[in-house]
Amino acid sequence: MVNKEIIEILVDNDLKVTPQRIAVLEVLLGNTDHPSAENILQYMRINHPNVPIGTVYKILDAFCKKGIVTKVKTDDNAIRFDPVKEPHHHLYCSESDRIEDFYDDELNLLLANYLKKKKIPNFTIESIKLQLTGKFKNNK
Amino acid sequence: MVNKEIIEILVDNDLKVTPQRIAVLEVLLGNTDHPSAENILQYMRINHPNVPIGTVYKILDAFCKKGIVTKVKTDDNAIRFDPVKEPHHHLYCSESDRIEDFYDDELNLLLANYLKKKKIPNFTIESIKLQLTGKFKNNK
DNA sequence: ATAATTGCAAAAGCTTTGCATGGCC
DNA sequence: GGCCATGCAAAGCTTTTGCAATTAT
Repeated sequence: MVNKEIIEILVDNDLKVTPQRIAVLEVLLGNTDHPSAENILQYMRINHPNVPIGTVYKILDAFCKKGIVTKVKTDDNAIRFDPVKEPHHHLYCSESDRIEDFYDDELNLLLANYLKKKKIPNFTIESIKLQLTGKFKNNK
Repeated sequence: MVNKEIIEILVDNDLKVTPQRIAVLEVLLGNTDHPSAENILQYMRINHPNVPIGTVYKILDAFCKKGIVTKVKTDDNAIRFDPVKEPHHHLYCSESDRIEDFYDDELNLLLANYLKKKKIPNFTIESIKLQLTGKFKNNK
């Protein structure tokens, strides 16, 4: 039984509903670990073996263009993906490639107000994201 | 005439002083555009043709380990480098790969105070950096 | 029907690695 | 002289691309 919500997202974005796209979206919406394309493929294999990695990249590219997912900025060579949700920030582990979401509405407000008041010359802000690097205590 | 300061940085970090390392450091300290390894090579070619890209990568790796430079987080597949300086943030162009530094001590203080007061569960912060994405008005 | 998506495979980046040579201390 | 860095070339990984076959609308 396929999630109605997932199909709705695809339809709303003028994307044809294919099993491969549903599978990729399921993985993205069901995980908060900011998977790489390869990670997504591994998650998918349970129900969808035989999907080529090239297809996953094409699907992710289509999702990015529609704004369904965004690329997470990292300093290593594998691109990581994040389904777009409410505004949030990222906690980066300094010892591994772990990335967690961090929600804080008070902080969002604080930053938005500060940056509205104190404009940056020659730059129009579209997105404000905090990159907090450090150590997690629970090594999940 | 070689910059004394550059040699000092190498010596202070227990790195042998070689022409290649001097050249890479010169590029990094002389540019604020967060170059990729390939960019660095291009800048170097003026005075140092024939340095292989592999050597540049090895040098950058050594500099990272010593903390002389840091990798800049991006969402494309080329790693970019930044010589470590005072705490600062990054302005990312949403239409190109341009990245500029953004200094704001008042903002640093605001963030540090807020995050000191409002601790994040299971996470110890080592670095606070803003990723501001948007549009530059001057297309340098 | 037809336009878009998938599958496959090749190619194109970017980065890393191994080993012999050469250079710094 | 000993050890480390460089140069060169190959290999590794991630991502992109082209095209024919397939599928959704």
